[in-house]
Amino acid sequence: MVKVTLPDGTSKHFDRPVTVSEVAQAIGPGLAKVAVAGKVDGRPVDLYHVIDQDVGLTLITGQSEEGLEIIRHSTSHLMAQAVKELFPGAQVTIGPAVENGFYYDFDFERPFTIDDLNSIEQRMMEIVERDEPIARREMSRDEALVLFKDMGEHYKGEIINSIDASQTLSLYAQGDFVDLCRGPHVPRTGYLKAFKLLSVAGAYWRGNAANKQLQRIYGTAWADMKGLKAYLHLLEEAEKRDHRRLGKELDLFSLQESAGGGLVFWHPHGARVRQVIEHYWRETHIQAGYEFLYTPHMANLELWRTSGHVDFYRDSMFSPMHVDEQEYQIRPMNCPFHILIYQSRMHSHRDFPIRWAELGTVYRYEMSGALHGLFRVRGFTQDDAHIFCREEQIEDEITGILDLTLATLGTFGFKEYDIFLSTRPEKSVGSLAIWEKATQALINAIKKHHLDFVEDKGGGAFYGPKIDVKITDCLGRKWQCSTIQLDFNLPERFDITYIGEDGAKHRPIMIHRALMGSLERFFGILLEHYAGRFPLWLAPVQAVVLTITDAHHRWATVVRDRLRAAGLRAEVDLRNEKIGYKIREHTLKKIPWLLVVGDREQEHQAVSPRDAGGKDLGLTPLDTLIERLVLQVRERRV
RNA sequence: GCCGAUGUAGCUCAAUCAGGCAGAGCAACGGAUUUGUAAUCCGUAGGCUUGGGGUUCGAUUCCCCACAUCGGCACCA
Repeated sequence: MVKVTLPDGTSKHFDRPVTVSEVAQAIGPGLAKVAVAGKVDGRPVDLYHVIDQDVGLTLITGQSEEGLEIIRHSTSHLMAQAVKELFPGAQVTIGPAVENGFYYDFDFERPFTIDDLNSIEQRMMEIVERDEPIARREMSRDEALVLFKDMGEHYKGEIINSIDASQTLSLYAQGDFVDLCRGPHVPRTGYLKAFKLLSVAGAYWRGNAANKQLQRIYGTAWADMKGLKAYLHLLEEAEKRDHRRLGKELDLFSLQESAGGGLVFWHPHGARVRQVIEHYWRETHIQAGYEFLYTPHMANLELWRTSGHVDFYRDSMFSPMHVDEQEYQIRPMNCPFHILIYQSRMHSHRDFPIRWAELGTVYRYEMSGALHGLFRVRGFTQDDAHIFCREEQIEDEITGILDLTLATLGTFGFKEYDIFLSTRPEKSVGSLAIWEKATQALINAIKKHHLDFVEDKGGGAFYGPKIDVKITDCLGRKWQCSTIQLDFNLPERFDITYIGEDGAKHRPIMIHRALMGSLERFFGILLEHYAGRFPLWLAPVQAVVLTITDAHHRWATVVRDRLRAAGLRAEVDLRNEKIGYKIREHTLKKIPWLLVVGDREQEHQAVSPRDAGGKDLGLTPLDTLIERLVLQVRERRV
């Protein structure tokens, strides 16, 4: 007698050992049809798994994340089988499920081409047609080693040798294809219905650049065609809101081949958005008690020796340049400069906290393959600040920074955060006591905001603990922008001090922090988040006045001037074109407000506004509209 | 940096496979049209085919190098 308890608390009784699949069948044929695997007492198993004692069982279907992961993993095996059938010389390595899909790495004598991808996909479908069973088999290490060696699969042997000896090895076979795998898998290839191969790329064996580069094929897989289609649609949507594409379409910025990679050119409209962001930044920082600095973009290399960057940051710095008999370094960071200003005079404990902010442009050497639009560049501007304070002030300062961070991110429309706290790594500077005290201060500050956080134990930099804040954009993607970093190292290296109440010299605490991180990157994130449709307060052009005929030029120009006088960014389109043409053009440019002006409007000192949603609001007095827009801008409505 | 792909007019793309005067749409410019909520018509101009080298009678096309971009990997205090 076998008793199987289901998640809802009910149980099924069988008078003989049963497979997971049979239990599913007993619950209902509908469930049996969609189940891809099961979980016996929390352990994932195949549908073929035999239950011979009392257990708890959960059936996994393609509807759940777990089920999808199994489908994706099985699809990666399906792909490997297809590759082996088509290219017997290819060696298989690893092929896991990843977010939204899977990949499999192969060692093959030549790179796979797009045509190969097509034929592999074709062959995958054939194997699905064959509906081959996928069978699990357990095996001893030695047997498995011999088996894979005979098959010429050397990477598998390497994997087996790296697996803990106490573990039983399981193999999955479908047709002639055998793979070392923990499983579980769907029971037959016929279960895999919705997949598509997406791309091929090089990837290092075991993720190590010193190892051989393999051929990685990426694909996506879903429980059904509906899921696949929805995902492919999402990919298209993401492509449409790609900031590189929008940057060009909306004429916001460019990267210039003749200037070199990773260097950003802000065009007038992009620059306007940036100015609005910077203006907001200045305003909030004044309110938060910051003062502003401007410092140079380069300095004597000796400074970077003192700071230690030459030792531990060299790989990210551009080569120094020779000036007179000296070497100069373009700056990868702003902090040493702020320290120099600190050092320019004596400081008392009464000066603290000192909060110095700078929109500091820095240049970092990024490897050519790492460059990516505005997200990864070689020159960028940080909304940087450094706080000098005493130990007792850390908690208040961090609290204040978190206030400012959340207010800033929220204003730009990001309301979902993930907070990470990184603590002391093995190799670190500063006393254990200060680390402990500071870390606790960070935790307290986070708790004051009633926020959850993930602790990355030992994940901090050697010179201090830190808090990172990740935001989630409207496509659910996460971006790290804000970082608050304590530094016990630089004050030491530069030997900066303050005079305490006791009249003696003490070492101040230094906090680095950036809220948006890099303005370039943040702008790119905003652009994708809003798909180029900036909220009114950020939009480079907030309204365009459109005339019906030449007869309305005068009133249209007055309207534009009145809008401008009210502080709005307005343009006028006097071209001799049909109104539909003008509407289309400015709609494509994602202008939030289009103000149509014809006889009626001119007569009534009015406009006919069309909002960002394409809605025609009808004849509206100009004053009413201006009031409305000004309010929206003032509130920074998103 | 590594693997692969790509680079043609301001933009989006043809022509490249198989070497033989480089094309289209949009944008720009000129003209006509004076128009009411997502494209009015006609015309004109626009190119060192990313840069450098090579093969060839002849190179956008084939080969080599560089640069940039794209997809990944690695990197990313």
